[in-house]
Amino acid sequence: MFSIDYKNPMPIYEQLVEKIESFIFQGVFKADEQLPSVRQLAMDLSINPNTIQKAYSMLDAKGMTYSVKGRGIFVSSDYQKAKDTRIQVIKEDILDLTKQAESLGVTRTQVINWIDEY
Amino acid sequence: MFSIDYKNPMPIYEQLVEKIESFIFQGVFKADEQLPSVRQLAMDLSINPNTIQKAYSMLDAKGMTYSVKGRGIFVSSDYQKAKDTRIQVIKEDILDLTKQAESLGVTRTQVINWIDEY
Amino acid sequence: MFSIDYKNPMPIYEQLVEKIESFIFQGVFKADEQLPSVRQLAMDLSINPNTIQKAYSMLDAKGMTYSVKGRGIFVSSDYQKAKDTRIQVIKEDILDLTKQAESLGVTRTQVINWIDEY
Amino acid sequence: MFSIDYKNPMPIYEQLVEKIESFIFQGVFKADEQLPSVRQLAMDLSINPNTIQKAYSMLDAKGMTYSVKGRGIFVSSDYQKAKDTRIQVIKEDILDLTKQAESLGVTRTQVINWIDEY
DNA sequence: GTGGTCTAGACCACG
DNA sequence: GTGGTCTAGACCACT
Repeated sequence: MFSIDYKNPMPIYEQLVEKIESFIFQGVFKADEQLPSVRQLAMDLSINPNTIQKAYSMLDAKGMTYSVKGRGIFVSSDYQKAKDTRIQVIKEDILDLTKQAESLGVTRTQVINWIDEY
Repeated sequence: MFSIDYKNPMPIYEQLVEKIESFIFQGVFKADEQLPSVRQLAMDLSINPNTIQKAYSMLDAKGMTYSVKGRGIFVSSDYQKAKDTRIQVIKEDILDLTKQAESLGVTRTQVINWIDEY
Repeated sequence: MFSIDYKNPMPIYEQLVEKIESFIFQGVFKADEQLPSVRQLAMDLSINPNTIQKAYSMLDAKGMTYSVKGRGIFVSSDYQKAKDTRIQVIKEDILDLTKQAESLGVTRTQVINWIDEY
Repeated sequence: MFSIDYKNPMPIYEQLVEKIESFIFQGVFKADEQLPSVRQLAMDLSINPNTIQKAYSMLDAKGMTYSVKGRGIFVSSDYQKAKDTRIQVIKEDILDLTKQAESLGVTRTQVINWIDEY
C-alpha cells in the first residue's frame, strides 16, 4: 500500500507524508479512522520506527491527524485548511513553471495546450 | 548581476547553475562568450571558489559550456538539446501538478484560468 | 455525564480527574456521596477499568475522595485545602502568562481588558 | 545561557524551543543572526545533537528561523505571524484559567487584582 | 500493545 | 565545519 522509492532523493519520511496526505485527501482514509501503528508500518516497510514516527509527527503538525498516547494515530476530521494551503502551493508552483517555460520561448498558449491534451 | 539568496534552501551552486543557464537561454551570454573566471566570481560574490567550480562543472556536464585549459570557460554554441530537455521536464512537472490539483478537487479549467490570469 | 475527548492530547485519566474534581467543587457531587464504581464507569464510558482506577487513585491522593474497602469511593467532606492549592496554581499560571504577554509587547492593561470583555 | 530543567516534565526539545523563541521575540537574537550550531549547543548543554536538531526543526517549521545546509541556522526576519498566534494562544489560556477560577468561587475582579498587584 | 522522547553513532550534502 | 536523514536500541506514559 505504501511504496517507498529509495532512488528518490526525497527523504523517506517526506515521501510517507505526501503519500498518506494524498490518501486522506482522496478519502482512502476516512475521518477518525486509525492509521497503521508506528511499529506495524515500520515492520511492513522494513523501515526504522523513528522514521515513521517523524512522518506521523509532521502530519500531526500539519493538522492532518491527531495522535493519542496508548491508543494510536487517527485521521483528523478538519483538514480543510491544510488542503487549501496545499492547493495554494500547487498554484504558485504551476505559475512559476509557466514563467520559466515562457522565458524559454514557450508561449502561455502552448502551456495550456499541454494541460488540455494530457 | 548574480544574486544569491541565502534564505533559499536550494544550494548555492544550484542557484548559480540556474541563473547562468537562464542567462544563456535568454541570450545575455552569447555563444563562445567567456564566462567570468572562477576566482573573479568567487571574489565578487564572496563565495567559496569550490562552490563556483561545482556550478561550472555542472554547466559543462549539461553541455551548456565548454572549458579550455588555461584560457577559461565559454558558452557552448549548441545548447538546443539542453533547452529541449529542460522544457520537457517543465512540461512533466506542470502535468504532475495538474494531476495533483485535480485529485484535490480543482478542475483542469480552473488550472488553466490560473495561468490565464497571472 | 462524563464526556471524554479522545482528540484531546491530555490523558484520559487526567481528563476524568479534572471533570470529577470540578463536579465536586461545584457541588454536583456532595460530601460523602458515593461515586460510580470503577466497573460501572468503565462500562459506561467504554474505557479500560485500569484507567478509571488510576483516576480514582489520584483523586484519593489529592484528598478529594476516600475509599472504603468493599463499599466504594466517597467524596471527602474536607477538600478546602485541595481547592486552595488549585486556586493558587491557577493564580501563578495566570501571572506567568501575563509576564509572557508583556514580553511580547502586550500591556498589562490589555490583558485585563481581555478578561473584562470575555 | 540556555538552562535545561530536567525535573520539568516538558521534553527538552520543547524547553529549548520556548527559550529560543522568547529570546528572538525579546530581541536577544537579532534578525539574520546565526544561532549556535547544533553540535556546539549539544556539547555546551551535554545533550544529544539529535535533540537540538529537533528543537531547531520546530523553530524552522514555526517560521522563527531558516537553516542553510553547510552554513548554519539563522533568525528569520519575519516572525510577526508566529508572534501573533502565540499572543492569541496566551489570551485563550488566560481566559480559560479565568473561567476555571470563577468556577472555584474566585470573582473576575479578584483575578484582575492578581494581575494588578504582581 | 500504543505513541513519544532521548541517546549513540553513522552517513550524506554543502561550503 | 555546517545542517539533515536514518538506524538501532532504550526508556517512559498511557490503555
